[in-house]
Amino acid sequence: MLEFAILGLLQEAPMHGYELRKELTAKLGAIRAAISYGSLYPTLRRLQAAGWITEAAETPATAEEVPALTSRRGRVVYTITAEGKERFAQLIAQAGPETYDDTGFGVHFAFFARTDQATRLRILEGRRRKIEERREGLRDVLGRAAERLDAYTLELQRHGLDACEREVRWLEELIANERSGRAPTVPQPGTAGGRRDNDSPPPPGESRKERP
Amino acid sequence: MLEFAILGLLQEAPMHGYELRKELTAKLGAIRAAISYGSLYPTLRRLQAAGWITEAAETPATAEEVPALTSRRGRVVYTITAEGKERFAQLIAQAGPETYDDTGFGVHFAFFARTDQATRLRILEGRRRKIEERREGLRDVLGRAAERLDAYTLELQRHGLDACEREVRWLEELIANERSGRAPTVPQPGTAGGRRDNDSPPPPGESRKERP
DNA sequence: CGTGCGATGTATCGGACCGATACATCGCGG
DNA sequence: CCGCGATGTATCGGTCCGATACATCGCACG
Repeated sequence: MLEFAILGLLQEAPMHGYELRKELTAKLGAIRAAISYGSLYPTLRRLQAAGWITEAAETPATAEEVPALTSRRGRVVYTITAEGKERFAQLIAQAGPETYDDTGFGVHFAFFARTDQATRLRILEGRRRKIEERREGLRDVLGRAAERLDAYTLELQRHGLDACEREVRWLEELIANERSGRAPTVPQPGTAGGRRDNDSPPPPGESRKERP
Repeated sequence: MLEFAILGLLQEAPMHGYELRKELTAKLGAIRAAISYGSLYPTLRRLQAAGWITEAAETPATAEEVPALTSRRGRVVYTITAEGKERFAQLIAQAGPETYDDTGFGVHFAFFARTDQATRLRILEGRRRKIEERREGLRDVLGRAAERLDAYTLELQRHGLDACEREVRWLEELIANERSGRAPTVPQPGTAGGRRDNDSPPPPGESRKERP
């Protein structure tokens, strides 16, 4: 999962570890708390060993002046390679059942702008099925086994069930939207129409400007 | 976390691994998918080594008859010890910040029937604070950094933000309920009053009948 | 003027947990 | 009688987390 996210992020721009973590946290804030360095650095090492990324000690801009002295432990900037981009594409194409658990789905969804429409649809539907199954499981427990459970546990299940139903509805809207052609944004029930037109449709491929 | 859950469950009745996993899955279904045996068995081993539980090969009821022959790989039944119960109580009392992340909170909540009211309140409030922080983070990203993110990522954040707001409200109700004395159940907006009286108030201590 | 503290930055280690896999028994329907 | 799905115990490799360590930089406060 981390591998996927890193490969995805580095396609926007080369970065060093700290920055990578911050971007990751911003992009996946809805999904998971914050990536630990205890995962990040080993993974970077792994990716580099595999040839998906390259590591380069930072050159001080116009270089040469201020040579050593305090030997400046420079930041290490990581850049994705051509093989890395290939790998990322391959990871998207595979998109198996692991992709449908909470974290896996979230991470993949966060990179939907780099995912083709057919795969987006496949992932959304896989996720929906998975959540529907969880929902059924919860309904069963709340129905059949209710008297075996204490009130707190039941309340927990109810809350979980509610979240499932809500997510299924969300996914339905996203799927409908996806099928109808464009725009990821779910129409907000409160806002009538709202201005929308020249903004959203991001047909696959590259998404954001590179260097400011 | 697993340690806590096992200790909690075994207080209801002795069980063998398979059963334990099923009960765990039922009780925590709203929180996490299903405990892996790859975690369960090593943890059981650990708990036994620490003396929190004891392990006993199943005795075939009236014993003795049908001695060996096919040597029957018996089920291993685990029973909690006095030290184990102490340990569980201690884990509840500690209830630190780790208790407020998604999984940690869920597991603790599932055993609220065995938790004293003061601790319940403390955990609920800690959780609320944590979710509020996450919510603020998401609002920030959706406000300040919105133009840097693609439409899918934004939609993900919106959905996450929504879930946060919803959970905060849920927690508010639980906290209010808790303060007002009794009954974990959040009053359902649809159902007026509903019958409720002699059923809910589970003042701490033991909760369910033991052997049917 | 220094000094301490919070942000930036890289890195490791032990431990928790997962997913795949292996293997054995039991009861039931075809 | 044979297979197959449920029951049941167990291990192995790998991912990821939390705590910890350490170094540099800029700035606010005494």
